[in-house]
Amino acid sequence: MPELPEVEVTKLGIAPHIEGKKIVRVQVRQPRLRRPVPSALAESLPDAHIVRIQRRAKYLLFDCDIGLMVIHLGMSGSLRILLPEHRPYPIAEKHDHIDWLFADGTLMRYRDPRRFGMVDWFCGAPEHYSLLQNQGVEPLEDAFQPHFLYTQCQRKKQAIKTVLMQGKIVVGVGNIYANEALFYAGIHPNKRACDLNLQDCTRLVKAIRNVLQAAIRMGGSSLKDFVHSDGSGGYFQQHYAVYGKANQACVQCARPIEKITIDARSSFFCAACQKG
DNA sequence: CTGTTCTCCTGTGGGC
DNA sequence: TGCCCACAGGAGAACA
Repeated sequence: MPELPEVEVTKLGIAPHIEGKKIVRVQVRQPRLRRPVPSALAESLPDAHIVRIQRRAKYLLFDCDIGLMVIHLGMSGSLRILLPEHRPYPIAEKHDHIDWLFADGTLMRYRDPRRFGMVDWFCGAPEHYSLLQNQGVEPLEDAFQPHFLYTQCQRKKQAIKTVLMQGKIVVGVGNIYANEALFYAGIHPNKRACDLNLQDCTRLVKAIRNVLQAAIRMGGSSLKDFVHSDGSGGYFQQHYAVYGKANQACVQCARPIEKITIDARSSFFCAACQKG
C-alpha cells in the first residue's frame, strides 16, 4: 500500500509528464471513492493548467491555475501516465476510475481497486485545505528532530506505534515503516510514547529517516498493489526486517519474530531486540 | 483535548 | 476445482 515513499515516487514519476500542461478533459467513471469525487472536478478542470505537483504527508497536491486538486492513493490507488506515442490508449479497465487528458495527448489514469483513495477539488491555497490542517511535520525535513519528537511524545500515553501512525507528530509513517523503524530503533511497538527517553527518540528519528529514504531510493515498496507511475508494472517487494516476518528468524539475533495486534493493525517485532 | 471505535472496499488466501 | 469467508489496511468521522 502506498506510504510516503510510494507517494513521493509517484510524484517524481508523473510530474515531468504533466507539469505546465493544459487539461482538456476529465472523465470520472466511478465517483464513489472514500469521499465522493466532486462534480466540480470534471467541470472546472478543462482548460486549466497544472502548475506543479507537491506532496504533503501522503497527499498529492496538484497546484492548478484555478484551484487545487488533491489526490490520496489510499490502500490500493495508483496513478500512471500514458504517452501520446502509445495511442490508441488501452480501454479503461474495471478499476480505472478517472482519466485526465492533456492538450498534447498525454493521459493520466487513476486506478484504485479498493476505493480507499480520494480525489478532491478545492478552490484555495493548500494551507487552507481542511485535511491538511493538524498534520505533523514531514519526516524528511529539518523540523523532525529528536528533541521535537521527545517533547511531543511526553503527552502521549498511547503506544509509540499508534502515535507514529496517527500522523499528528510526524506524517507519512504507515504500518509497514512504523514496524520497520521501531525495529531498527530497538523500541517495542507497545511502549508508551511518554516512556521514550531522548536517546530512544534519537534512534527513532534516525530509523524513520533511514527506512523512508531507503524505500524512496528503491523506487518505493509495496505489497502488491502499487503500479509504477510510468506504467512499467510496479516494483519488487522490498526486503523487510520484521514486517510480515512472523516466526522467521530475527536478522540481528535469530530469535523468532513475533506478531501482535495493535489498534487492529498487524505489528511485528523481535522481543529480544526491542525493549518495552 | 485525548483516546477509542467504526467504516469504507475488494483481492487474496486458507480451509474444506 | 470451486465455494465460502475472514482478513488486511489509511485515515476521516463519530463517539465516549
